Amino acid sequence: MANMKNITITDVAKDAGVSIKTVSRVINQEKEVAAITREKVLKSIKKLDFKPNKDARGLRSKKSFLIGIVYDNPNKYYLSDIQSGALKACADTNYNIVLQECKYKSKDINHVIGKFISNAGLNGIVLTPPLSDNAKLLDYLEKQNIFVSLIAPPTLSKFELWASGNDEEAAMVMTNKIIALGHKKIGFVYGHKDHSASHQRYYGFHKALMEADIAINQNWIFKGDFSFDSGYKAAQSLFKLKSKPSALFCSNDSMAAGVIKYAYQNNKSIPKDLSITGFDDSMIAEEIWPSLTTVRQPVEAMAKHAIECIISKIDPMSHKVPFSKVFPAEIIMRESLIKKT
Amino acid sequence: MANMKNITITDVAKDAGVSIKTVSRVINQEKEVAAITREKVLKSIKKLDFKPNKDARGLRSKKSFLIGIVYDNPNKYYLSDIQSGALKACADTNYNIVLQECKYKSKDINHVIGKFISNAGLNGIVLTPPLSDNAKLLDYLEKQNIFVSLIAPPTLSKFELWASGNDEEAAMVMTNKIIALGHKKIGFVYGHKDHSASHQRYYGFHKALMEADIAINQNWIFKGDFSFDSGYKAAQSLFKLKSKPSALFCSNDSMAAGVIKYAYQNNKSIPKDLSITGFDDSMIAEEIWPSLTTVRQPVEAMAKHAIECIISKIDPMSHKVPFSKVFPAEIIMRESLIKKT
DNA sequence: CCTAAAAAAGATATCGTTGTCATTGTAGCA
DNA sequence: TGCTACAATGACAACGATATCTTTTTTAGG
Repeated sequence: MANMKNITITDVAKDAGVSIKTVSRVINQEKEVAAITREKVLKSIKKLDFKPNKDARGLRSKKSFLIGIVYDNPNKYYLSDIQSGALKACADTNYNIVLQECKYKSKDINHVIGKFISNAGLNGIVLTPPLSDNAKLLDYLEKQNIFVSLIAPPTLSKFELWASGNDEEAAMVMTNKIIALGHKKIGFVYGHKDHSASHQRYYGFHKALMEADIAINQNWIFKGDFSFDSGYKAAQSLFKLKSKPSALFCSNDSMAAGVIKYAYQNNKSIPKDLSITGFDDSMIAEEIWPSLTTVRQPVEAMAKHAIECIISKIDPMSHKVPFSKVFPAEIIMRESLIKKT
Repeated sequence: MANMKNITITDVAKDAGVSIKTVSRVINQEKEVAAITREKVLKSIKKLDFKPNKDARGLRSKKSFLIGIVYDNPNKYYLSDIQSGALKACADTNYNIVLQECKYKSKDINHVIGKFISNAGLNGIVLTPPLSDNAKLLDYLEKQNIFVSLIAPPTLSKFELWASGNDEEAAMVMTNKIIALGHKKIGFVYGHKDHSASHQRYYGFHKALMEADIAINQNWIFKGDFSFDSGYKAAQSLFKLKSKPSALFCSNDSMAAGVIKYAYQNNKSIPKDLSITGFDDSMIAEEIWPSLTTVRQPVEAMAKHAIECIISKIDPMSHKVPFSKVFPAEIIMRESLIKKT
């Protein structure tokens, strides 16, 4: 690590023979600068390799150009997609992404997030599910001096910035596909009960069955929590039943993988003995055998939007973006769902 | 978003009836403050809900408390583990993690990273592979005013802060396990040739075979690039051969999954027809069937260390940590590797 | 009880920008 | 030419902390 004198706006001003304010105007792209002056200044900036001091800027202008993302114990693929979208939104801007992990059940969650905000000096914050659904936290943030954007917000939210999928709709469409393939005995593996998406997925499933006049068999509704293990356990229960479903809607891909593993270990054949669908289109959906028929939410695009609408709020000059947006899901047909034999 | 007046150190000083410098001393835990004064100040801080302004602090003290992590298109599990370790290192400190993605092949990589550093005002930066192996970038960073810590550094590195696994050693141990199970015909799927870890894994494999007096069959060495697809393609070639290996060392788990998928699709039985080993112990290793025998590197611990040694450099008062550290790998035995039949 | 040294607390300069307001320069027009 | 706008530029304060240096208070030792 080299140690060198910092080049400041004053050095640039001297070199270019203008006042510091003019240099400031150039780096902030204010328009009231003569073209020729701008050139001179830009040349000096380049020559001296001047980089504005972020802290001085932030101190005076109150803009930190930092946006936080808070998450709790997410699916790793999900998190990765979120980040990827967030970083895309920041590319070619001066904004940067700061991370924080936070257990959504923790008692002092407000304190943790409050400290995060002030410690990092955030101007905006994005909450991912299930944190975006935590009423206590949302109440707290509303009173803070920060822009909040929610990914998958609760149905009735006071916040204006958010990006949402449509889990119920997607689950319904998926279920209809299953029905269309001739299945009448259809099971369901529930997601974590604290995530509102879990319930929405179930509503969609339920609604599709109702509309098709298929009764729901409570023995085929299995508890789960989005984990691989909970899928494995669901399969354990399922294969013990005398009367089994011919298709199983799993509320995410990890649980579907768990079901498949149990099936193999017990000499069942997937999808011949049991068709399976997942949800999320995570990486494993394609890598596992049979590959999973699943629902893809444009998570990356959602995260990108969540960030973009914050930037657009902070910086009124920037490209305008609608405050909230619903992102339609897509069904990905693969090998794990076949016609009822 | 509420808009409220900011509480400053001056407000606290007034409330507590002391000078601003004394307040500063308290928040910085300097020791020359009488216990009774400290109490008074802390009370006022709490009462007013004062939070020090990060930018003002940074401007004066040159400390931003921000550490960047740069990565290129990593395995998503890997990235997630890295982050998780980094965040653990930051918990209970004032440091925060800022993210940046960056193609390691990009021409203007130095410029991109330089902008990242100054834009975010970083005090430290962690490079993950393969960026930690990019000579041009390393040369550039050496001249910058920032602490650099490398995860999986090149063998001869001028940097003093790093955390490294031992790929060669691990690959050797893994190969010995394969040999110990009676396999003599052992294939290898190479990783991306631009990653030094790929070569180290091969050296380890090679060395183990040499020591066991087993000749290497070049037909059984397959090109790969760490992607699922490249594993799939390797399997395509492998199963076309007249003389096939009985075990296959894959340089990572994704490629192993690709091999398995191809095998299933073509009615081969894994591990009966072909034993397989992976590398990384990513999430899929456990979720796939058969689950993968693989090598686990303590990635999270490595990332934690990489951050900790930066903090320890920036802040000489903090808990001391060795500058560099090698983290031993662990072989995880699962179902995909069995005795030669 | 006095003094020297050390501990505690304070006054003020300073970090590098941007905001505010004042000043200068220039073009257009009667 | 002289005047008005308005564009271009500049001088200087301000942001909210920490650093440096000074002053005051406390402690210890004789």
